[in-house]
This record gives sequence, C-alpha cells and structure tokens, in this order.
Amino acid sequence: MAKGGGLSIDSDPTGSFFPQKPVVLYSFPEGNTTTTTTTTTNNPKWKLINPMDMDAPTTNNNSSRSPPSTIQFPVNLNCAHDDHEDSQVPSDGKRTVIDEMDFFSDQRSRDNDHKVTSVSAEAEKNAPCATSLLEFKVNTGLNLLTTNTSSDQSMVDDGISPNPEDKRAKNEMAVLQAEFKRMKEENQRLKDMLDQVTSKYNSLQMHLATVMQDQKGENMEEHEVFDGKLEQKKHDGNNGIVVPRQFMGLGLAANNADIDDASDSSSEERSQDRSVSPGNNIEGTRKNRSSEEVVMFDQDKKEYGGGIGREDSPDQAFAPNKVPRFSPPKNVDQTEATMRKARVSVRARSEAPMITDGCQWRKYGQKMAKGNPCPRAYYRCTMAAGCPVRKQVQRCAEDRTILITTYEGNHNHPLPPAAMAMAQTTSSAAKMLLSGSMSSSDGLMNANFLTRTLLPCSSSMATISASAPFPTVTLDLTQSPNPLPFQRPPNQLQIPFPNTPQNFANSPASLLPQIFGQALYNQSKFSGLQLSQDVDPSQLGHQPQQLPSQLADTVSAAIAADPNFTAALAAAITSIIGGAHPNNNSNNNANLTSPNNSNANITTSNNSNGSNKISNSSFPGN
DNA sequence: CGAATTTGACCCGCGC
DNA sequence: GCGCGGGTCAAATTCG
Repeated sequence: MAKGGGLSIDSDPTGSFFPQKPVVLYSFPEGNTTTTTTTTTNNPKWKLINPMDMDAPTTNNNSSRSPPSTIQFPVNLNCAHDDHEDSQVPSDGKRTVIDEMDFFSDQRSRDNDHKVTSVSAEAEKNAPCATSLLEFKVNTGLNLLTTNTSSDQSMVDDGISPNPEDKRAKNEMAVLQAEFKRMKEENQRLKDMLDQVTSKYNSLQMHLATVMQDQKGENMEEHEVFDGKLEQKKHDGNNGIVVPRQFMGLGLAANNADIDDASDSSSEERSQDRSVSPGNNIEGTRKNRSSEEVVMFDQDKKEYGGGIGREDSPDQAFAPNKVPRFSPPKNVDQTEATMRKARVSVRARSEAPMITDGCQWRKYGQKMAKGNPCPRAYYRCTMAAGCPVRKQVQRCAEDRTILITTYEGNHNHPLPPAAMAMAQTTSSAAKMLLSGSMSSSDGLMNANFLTRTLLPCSSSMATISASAPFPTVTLDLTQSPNPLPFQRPPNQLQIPFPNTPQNFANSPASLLPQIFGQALYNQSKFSGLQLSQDVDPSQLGHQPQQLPSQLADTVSAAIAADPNFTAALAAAITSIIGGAHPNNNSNNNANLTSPNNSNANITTSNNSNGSNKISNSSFPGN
C-alpha cells in the first residue's frame, strides 16, 4: 500500500499508487569501447583503412613507436631509398604487405634512426641501414642480403659449392627466405604498432568522451547557478549506477526543459506568485519565471544545443539539423516553444499503476479529468533534483486495462539503461513530431514518410496527433493487426508494429516501450537527418541503418528482468528489427535469433477476454 | 522522523 | 466576465 492519505485504491482506476522505485533491470558496463578495442586489436588490418587510425601513427609518434626492446626490421635495405615500393616488392609480389609498410614509412624511418646506436646481439634484425645490416648479416651468416646491395657472388661464396649455379640458387633462396622472414616480422611489428596506436586512440576517445560528459555536467551545474537555482543537487541519486551518462528526454519538447522545468508546461508559468517550496527549487524558481525564462532558455541551448538529438550522448549525437546553439533565430524559438509543449503518450496494457520506465517518480497531484471516470495522476521525476520531466498516468476510459502514460520534459541527469530506453522512446517520438512540425505547420506533412520509414510492419503502433492541445505522439503498444478498438482522428499517422504476442501473459508490458523505443529512436534519428537535408523521404526506407548498442542493453535488461519472457521477447525484438530493416539484420547485436519467427511477438492483443493481462508481480511496485 | 502520498485549494488559459 | 478544465501546490496524512 502506498504511503500517504486515505485515498482508496479502489477509487483509483489507475491502480494503487505504489511508490515507484527505480527499476534497474540490469546494469551494463560501458562496453562499447571495450568491444571496439577488442575488435580493432584483433583485426589491425581493418583499422588500416580507417582514416582515424591512419592519422594516429603519424601524429602520435611517441605513442606508436615500439619500445627499444622491440625488434626493428629495416624493410628497406637501401637506407636512402624513398620509394619503398621499388625496394620492398618481394619476390612473391604481395602488395598488401608493402602497403602497410608504406603506410608507416615515416614512422619506420624514424624508428630506425633511433636504433642506429643501439644495435645489440638481440637486435640482429634491427640494423638502421643497409651498411649496418650488411655487416651484421655477414657476421651471423644469415645471408640477409638483397640483390640491391652488392653482387651475390661476393656475399656468401664460401668456395665449397662445386656448382656455381647451385650456390647462386641457394644464395637466392636464402636471401628470399630471409627477406620473407623479415617481411613477416616487419608486418608483425607494424601490426603491433598499429595495435598500440589503436589502443591509445581508443583510450583517448574514451577519455575525450568522459571529459565531455563531465564538462557537460559541470556546465549544467553552472547553468543552474546562473539561473539562480541554488538547488541542492542529489548527486547520490544516481551514484553507484554504472550507466552511460546520457541525458535523455523528449527531444525538442524539452530542449529547454531539462533545467528550466517551467518551460515544459505553460501552466507552470502561471504559478509565478506561488510560494517557494523548500527543497524543491522547481516551484521556487517559478516566482521569477517570466524574467528568467529567456535567459534560461538561451542558456539551455548553449548547453545542449537546440534541435533534434541534442540531448544525446556523444556516441549517439546525431543532430545534423541541430539549430545554432548561440543566438538562435526567432523561428527556432518558435519551434522550441512548440516542442516545449510536445508530449509523448504511451499506451500500454497493464494493470500496474504505472509502466516501469526505470525512473523514480513522485506523485504530486491527482485530478479527475473530464470524460474519463479514471483519475489522472501527476508524477514528476525525482531521480535528480530539479529534473523537469513529468508524466501523467491515466487509465483509458474505454478499456481500463490500458494505461496511458504521457511524458513531458527532458531529464537532466544520467539514466539507467531501463530508464534510458523509455527516454529514448519519448525522445524519438518528440523528434518525430519535430521533424514534421519543422516542415509543416501541422506536423503531419511527413506522415507518409514516417509511415514508410518507421517500422513498415503490419499493425498500428504509434500516432501523431496535431489536434491535441499539445503536439502529442502516441505510442500505442496495445494494438493488434485486428481492427482498432478505438477511434482515431483521420489525420493521425499510424506507425505499424508487429504481430500479436502469444506468450505475453506474464511479461512486463512496461518493457514494451523500451523495446519500441530503440527502434523508434533509431528511426527518428535517421528521419531527422534526412528531413533536415531535404532528401526524398521515400528513399530513406532503403538505406541501411546501424543498430546502437543500447538495443542490446535494452533487450538484455528485459530478459534479465523476466527470464520467462526471453523467447518471446527475443523473437519480438528480432521481428521489429527485421521488419524495420529487412536488409540489415546483421546489425542486430542482441544475439537474437529467429528473426522471422512470427509466433513470438511483442505486442499485446486486444482480446476482450483479458487473457493477456499482465501479472502485477512483474512490477516492483507490487 | 523522514519520506511519500493524498487531496482540497489555487492558478491560469481558453471558450462562450 | 465567467465558468470550466487542466495543472500544480502544499498542508495533512500515512507508512516504514
């Protein structure tokens, strides 16, 4: 039973208002970079064609140089030779090795220069130039000579071989073998160098990302101070949770809402005369909202940038149509003002009081909405002080098994994977909405485009409504291919969703938005780019798209939450991916199988008998 | 006792 | 101008 006053549970059609605890289904290590490092390390040649890595050896000589103990191979026995290809083409003519050598020619030359005075017994292959090498070879009897240095006869003719031809052939064989050996070892050395460079590059990249994220957090703090919000930051609210530091939200709907929560709702701007609530600077700052809002608005855009996807982490940042961060033009303000009110509504069939989206919510109000006997509950995110994200939870009047959750605002704090999935869902939806509104007054101009590009499956899943008081994207996770039980405005975009599930009785319906969120998020990023570039939307559906690793996280989280749900969920995700990207299933890194298995789906059915009711035991609040 | 919820009151925009 | 409805506040209440 929830804390608080004596409101009867039975009187609350949304279900009992259980305190919502954070549901971290699974804490994922930050493994993206690890994967990358491993991949590149095991496959250095692949990195040779990577421009980023190509720069590394030349710009980081100290980093890429082999330590003094490393065996150094002079590939070019002619020290003064600049044209390596001329001198390095082995007898077998393997050009690939030569390419690698040429690629690091400068580095190699420098390496060799440093080795001139350090030839040791161990460094028999480490001669800095042909002269040194020749001496060394003679001394060791390795016959490590090429035909370029001098005549073969003068090299290793011991005067014992009766046949000069045999002797010559042996010499050539020895030379070739030695050359081949040198080439192999040189290749290996270059691979090692490349591994080092790649590793350092990845480390730097990770470090850069970390610094950027930290700086973002610092800027946020500065921003809040600048706004006069002397709120006490609950840093411990997310401590201990190893999550990617991402700031997710409703896209432009909350561009300015992550700090300035007032901007996420016009109604808040009306409450300027209200008393300050101690411990909750959100309300406190409302007093001076009218005078602060412009400043905070700009500050926020400086901080995160305006436009689609600006709240994403660097690895997810994908905002080609991002508006200028500084001194945004007036139309941008108008756009953001519109998106400030944009909302994302998620319809999910669940008897739980709320869908589990991974965030902490605190109820701050409840109202009886007109036309719905079920009260509407108001929650705000409490994962971080000042988080402006709010949501409304209300049961559908027509079908009370359907829970309608409407999100508004933008998280200003890192999110656990489970929460991030939902945030991506809402962010994606808001971005979709923005993509339409930026090009069209009613936000529906791109309906056909979205229909074609988003989840070209069979049934309805999401709608974009321009007739609502606020631009609203509705993600309907309750629909089946069957005729819809609810009337839709004719001008709503309907985004298809795969088939009806069979084994969903015990599955957490709250995970559906997470699942969908990934696909939709991916699509929306893609669509946002394309729209900004005025590309024919009809072409977008044919372009491949990579699947971010968060999808794997989401899937894993879902599976971890309910092992019994593994089979159906895995197939459902695969179905989504396969349906949305029929030509790109290889990008699915969620280790899912049976992409064409239509017997396991993710949507809930609309069976009137309620056979697909969700067990409340799946929700922590119960 | 702190935290969370309840719930009546209040504010504000909008339509008539 | 007034009423309605949505949204929020904050004191009261409850719980662990």
